[in-house]
Amino acid sequence: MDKREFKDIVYNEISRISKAMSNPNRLEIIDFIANGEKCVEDIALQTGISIANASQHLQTLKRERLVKTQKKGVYVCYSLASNEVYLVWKSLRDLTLTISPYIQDTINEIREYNKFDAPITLDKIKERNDVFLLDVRPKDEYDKGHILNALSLPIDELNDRLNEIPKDKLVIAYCRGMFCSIADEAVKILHTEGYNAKKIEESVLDYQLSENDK
Amino acid sequence: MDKREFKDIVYNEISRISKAMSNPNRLEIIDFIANGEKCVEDIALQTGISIANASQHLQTLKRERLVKTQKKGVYVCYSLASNEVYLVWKSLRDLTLTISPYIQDTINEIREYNKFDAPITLDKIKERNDVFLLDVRPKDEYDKGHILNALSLPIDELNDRLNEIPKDKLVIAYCRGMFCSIADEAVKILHTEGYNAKKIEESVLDYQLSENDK
DNA sequence: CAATTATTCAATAGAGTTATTGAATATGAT
DNA sequence: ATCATATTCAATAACTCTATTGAATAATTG
Repeated sequence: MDKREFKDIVYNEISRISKAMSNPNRLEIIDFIANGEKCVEDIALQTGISIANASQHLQTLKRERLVKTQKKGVYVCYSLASNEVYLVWKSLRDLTLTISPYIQDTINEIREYNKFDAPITLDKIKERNDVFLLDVRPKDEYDKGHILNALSLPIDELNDRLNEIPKDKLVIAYCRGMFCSIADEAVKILHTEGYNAKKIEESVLDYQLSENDK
Repeated sequence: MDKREFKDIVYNEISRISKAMSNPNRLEIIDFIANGEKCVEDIALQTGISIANASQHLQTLKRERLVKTQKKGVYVCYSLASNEVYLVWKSLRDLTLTISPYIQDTINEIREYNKFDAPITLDKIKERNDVFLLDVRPKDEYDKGHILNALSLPIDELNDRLNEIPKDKLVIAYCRGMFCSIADEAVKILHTEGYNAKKIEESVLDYQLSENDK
């Protein structure tokens, strides 16, 4: 095997992985199942595509070993094959946020339209002990992994369980990450109830991976 | 703009960047110009594709803002737009190395065939003071950035400048990274000349980015 | 200004990607 | 076993990507 053959194989193999990640639906699937394993129908519902189409995208991800499956009765549950998959997604996301004016404009537009506060970052609240962390995702996602000391309070139960939230603290809500709107909704509810509330944009995996670096 | 519209824009925008990086030739171009700006012809020669084809790939990268250009007389020099671009490439490369058996087999095969020693890592030689670091890339790439304390000794000049290398140290050669063979050739020459030599697989940007994290 | 060289543009054919449709398969419940 | 449900498979049409070709443009040299 000469140099050229070797390089052809190597760059081709890496591009296969990149191709598997270069479709908007598949990126959304990766971002979604990073919160815990999901069955095909859930994934189809979340991303707004047909089940057959979701299945097809999942096959593509599986063929390239980016996701793994676990059969649970009649359901097939898909989850990320490893944290490295999320790391690629994260670096891609962060790069796009810095180089695409269109994505920046879109995010600013939606923030202004909804009159959202600028989100706070996890780093800034770490040393403070006057904050109360809220995981507003569904309970099963919390169980698969959550930020240290966060309370699981799924958005659907928020109105009924407000008594669990201290009025004298800064309430910090988080959800599936920066493109998920659940924490925004939670903050909206909390504001109308008189709480001092903000969201962070980090997902659980963003948090766990930054903890790993230390 | 509703949630779905927002997500469609965001994931679509990120997939555009991913698409721009999901072609073997373009990945090789990114890996290559990470060592310093290069003109279209150099890039075509390095990757073994036609000039028109290289130009077309470079347009694609430029359209997505992954590379920047600088006109130098009749030449157009392309370089990476930012280190974040390299970070995506690096995470993609590292992921593929862990999940693709084919790429692992290919690398092992070429190592066995050439009877290469297992490469040493930069971390392991950092504290040692009995090593002598050699940058065997062309001089202009060394000038654009190199590993601290390395001597620039382009592979073409190696045979004529052996007197600059101390016989009593472990000689460590590096080149453009793990898919580049220049350091392998250098080690081969050094072995026949009686030196104790090894290569490291890190590129200059791998080194600089790992230094940044500290 | 004409010639030379580096790069880009435009058109195109062949290959690959994607959403849709409806059928096929597989699991668990009745 | 039969039925309902979850998932996958297969075929397809519309669309996109890529390498090639040769022409066009732009900067430099004689």
